Amino acid sequence: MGERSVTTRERIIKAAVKLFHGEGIRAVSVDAVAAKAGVTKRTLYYHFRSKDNLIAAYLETRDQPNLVVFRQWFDEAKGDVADRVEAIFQNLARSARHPKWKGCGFLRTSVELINMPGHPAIVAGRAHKKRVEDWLCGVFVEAGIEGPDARQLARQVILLIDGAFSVVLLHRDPGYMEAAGAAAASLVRARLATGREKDRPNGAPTATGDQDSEGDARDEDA
Amino acid sequence: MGERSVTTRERIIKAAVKLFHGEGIRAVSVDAVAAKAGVTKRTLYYHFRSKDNLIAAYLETRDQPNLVVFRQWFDEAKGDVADRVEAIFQNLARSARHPKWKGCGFLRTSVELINMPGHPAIVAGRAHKKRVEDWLCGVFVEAGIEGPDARQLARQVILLIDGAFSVVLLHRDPGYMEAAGAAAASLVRARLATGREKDRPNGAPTATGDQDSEGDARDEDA
DNA sequence: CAATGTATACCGGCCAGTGAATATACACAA
DNA sequence: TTGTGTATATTCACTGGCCGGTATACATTG
Repeated sequence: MGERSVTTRERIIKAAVKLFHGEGIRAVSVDAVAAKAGVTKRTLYYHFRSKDNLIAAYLETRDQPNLVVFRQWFDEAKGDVADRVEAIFQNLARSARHPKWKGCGFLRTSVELINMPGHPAIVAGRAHKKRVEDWLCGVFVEAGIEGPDARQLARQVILLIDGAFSVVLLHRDPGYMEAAGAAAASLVRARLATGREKDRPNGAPTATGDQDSEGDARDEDA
Repeated sequence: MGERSVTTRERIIKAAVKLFHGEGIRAVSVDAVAAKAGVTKRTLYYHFRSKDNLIAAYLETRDQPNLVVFRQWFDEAKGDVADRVEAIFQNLARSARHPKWKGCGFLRTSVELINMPGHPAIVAGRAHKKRVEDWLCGVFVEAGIEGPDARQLARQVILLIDGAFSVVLLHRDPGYMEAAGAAAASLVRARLATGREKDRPNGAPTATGDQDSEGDARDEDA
């Protein structure tokens, strides 16, 4: 594995991210990715066994950054857990206002590959969503919510996030993102309230919150 | 327009519904639809100007039935508005347990045609979702919730429904559908409670509820 | 030289859409 | 009743193009 090969491989992945995320997996040909990467198709096939392989690489690239952005948005927000969760939606709404915003690549890929349940890209999508859910679950547990309730709540917030991705993509109206945020905050507060009856009067310890925003989660695009 | 032509046209649409919904729009060729309909491709192009046209026809076919099923599930459920809304999710969960369940055709089509915002199929999808939202909004207004609050609540329930469609399709776990139902019920109850302070003690008049279930909303498939 | 990486050129197959001709059905005249 | 015209409905055969993937050869570098 020479140094130069890594560069070429990364250039191909970068092109794949832009095109696959921007136009969809089935709408983009391998030739198009190769062209955008400034590489012959044969070179692309030297670095990736198949198009499916390249698709998986594209999503694996997005996993970590997406999760980091979520954490960042949560950490830098002010207020209690409910406020911080709602802040995620507000940031998502800001991203969605960019005309090139294309929703969630994991969700969209799972739709495009609906009849290939074992496809590595689907597996990657499931893992990513689970990772976000687990992080949220941990956040809620730290806020004093019982394990099973925290899990259920995390799932409900995930449902609202992914619902917002889908609905905003359809209607192109970020207002839905804010409605989802309000719903999430309401659910978190309700859960916090039921727990508070046997716990101390204040639900969550206030976290830090200093990092700068920007990152936008709108996945590449020129 | 002879009688026979209507039959052929309907046969083509029926085949299109099965294939497009079952495998996705881009994954299914016009030849495949024609073959499934027992018709030459040229005949198909006699009845539909283009594939895009056929896609639109497929979704227009699904609009009314889907809405009717939702209403039915709501009407035949017992309990208050929150219970009835939750019943929608329970029925959806039952549908999602069928192995051939493929989520929401409108949502999936909007993903597959992401860069064609004016496409008739996208327009049909928006209209359908709005219709469901408007119906829910009316339901909430009848239950005594103020106009703007009812609208917001309807949007939040839609977000949970569409989120559940997406997430269950990804994870293949109908448990998310039930979590979404619980979230929806919780949101409805919270809204009912805030209104009840100035209204009468009981939020919703109990509706009828007599028709038989079954219908499954899992869109065709052999 | 041998391993790695890149390029040209090509393949079989599928895909959306079409041209030209034909079959069917009904309207109306002889 | 038969014949003819016209609109509808359907078929076969085809095209130009793109698509995923490959055979082969050439370059660069240790």
